[in-house]
Amino acid sequence: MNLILSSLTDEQGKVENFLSSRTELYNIKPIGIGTPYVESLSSYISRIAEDHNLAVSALLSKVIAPMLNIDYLKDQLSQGIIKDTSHFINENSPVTLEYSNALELLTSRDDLRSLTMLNWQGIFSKKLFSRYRKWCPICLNKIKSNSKIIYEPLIWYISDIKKCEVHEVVLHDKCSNCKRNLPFLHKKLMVGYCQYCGSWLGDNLVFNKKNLTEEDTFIYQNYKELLANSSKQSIYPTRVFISNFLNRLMKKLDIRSVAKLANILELNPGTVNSWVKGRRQPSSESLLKIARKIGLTIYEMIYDNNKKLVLEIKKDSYLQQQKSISISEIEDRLKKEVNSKEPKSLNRISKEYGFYIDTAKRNFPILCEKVTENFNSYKEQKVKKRRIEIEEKLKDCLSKETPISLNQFSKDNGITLKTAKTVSPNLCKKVVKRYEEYIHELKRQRVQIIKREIKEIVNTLHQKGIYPSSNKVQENLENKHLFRKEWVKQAWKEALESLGYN
DNA sequence: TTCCGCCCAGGGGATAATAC
DNA sequence: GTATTATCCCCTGGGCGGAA
Repeated sequence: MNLILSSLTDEQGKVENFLSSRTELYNIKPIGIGTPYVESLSSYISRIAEDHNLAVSALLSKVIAPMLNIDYLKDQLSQGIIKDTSHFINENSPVTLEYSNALELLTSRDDLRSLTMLNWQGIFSKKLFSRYRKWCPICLNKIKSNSKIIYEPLIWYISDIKKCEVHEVVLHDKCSNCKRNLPFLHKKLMVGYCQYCGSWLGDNLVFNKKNLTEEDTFIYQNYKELLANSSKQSIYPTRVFISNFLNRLMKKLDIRSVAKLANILELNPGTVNSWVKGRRQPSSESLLKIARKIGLTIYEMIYDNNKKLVLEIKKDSYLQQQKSISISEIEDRLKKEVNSKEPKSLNRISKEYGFYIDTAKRNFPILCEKVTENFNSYKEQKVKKRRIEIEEKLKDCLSKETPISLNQFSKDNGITLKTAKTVSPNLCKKVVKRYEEYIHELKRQRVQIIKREIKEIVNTLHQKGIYPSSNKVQENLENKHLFRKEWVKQAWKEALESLGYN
């Protein structure tokens, strides 16, 4: 008996052990791991939801949210608030880490961070990704026609990637049907489709074809290498990488000063210095510039220490010019620049002609002062001109028939909100106020239409001999959820009262 | 859900001060 | 004479709370 009991207990233990080791979600394999066209985490989430017959909203709020550790994220997601953090999902932020950790636990996979840029967080500062989904319609159609699993690769979402490498068309970022930008996460997210109107994203057959330039190809090469190798390394670069790399580079090339390095890289000395000392991180754009200049890719900069550098140092570079200019030549240059229609700063002139500011100031103090004075006044005029330009655009916006928000003005004209507000706070306030009034008016008109509609429905039902109950009226309304609003209930009551109902 | 206002962080460039 | 660094300014973009 004891033996039977013990064997039963053992069996039960095995079952419990089996049950406890099961994962909540199927272990679905991400597409393209180890290749440049690896799937994005948001695309994976969409596919996971579909395979489990779950809405993305339910997957996020009921399954993923409880696994998160960041409180505000957990709270927001449980309440169904997705948009606030959705643009971080595929990049290299703490939010990305939270999502990938949660999904790794839920699926029992250990490779989901490769669907994001988490492994390369040491070399990239922020702003690596676009804010919305981007896609190549031709690629999507090809995947669909070949009956392959539809997915959206991570590489499409990188800001520096503007075109499709295969079809050389500009990547789309707006649904061709509803004209909306599509955030990475949404309660109705579905790869290949618009989350708002449900349109197939390969439908737009108007393509903006632009051949890939040499620079585009280089950018592609860099990101493709990083994405393909994202899951293959055991060590990844940290925040000190760029500082260490530049110091190694200086040693290798026997460059003794940061200024010389900056000159070779054709970058600002102060900026390069801040990277060398580890005070700042270069942007992805600057990183690509450095890589291009020294003839390596970013991946080679990190992992291939012995690769030969192909440096193209311009023969007419600033340092080589410096030794040749005489005092009289400095005077000539300064005199020429004093009368220039486009004044330059003394700093720029000294760099262009290859002399030191101190030398010029010591020998020609009055000329130098005049140069600086001209430059400052030129700068002021330029700022003034820009101000007038922005003010004109704001006035133009105010004169248009349909008011737009200040945000829309900023997007349409490529002027940041801050700049617009600094230049003309009053005009900006007018734009905001006008738009507010416009929205109020639209709302007022909408309310009138709905009230009229309710009255008509009540009358029609009454004439047919049917009691116009709230349910009956709701059935006939276009928007079935309107009765949640107090003023709609009131309008219905008034309509009833006018017909003699109590 | 969208927009707005405010605050903050960080990158990049120009320049003056300082160090060697 | 030359190189480095501190500081300022400009710009962009994210975070957050509030209002509609």
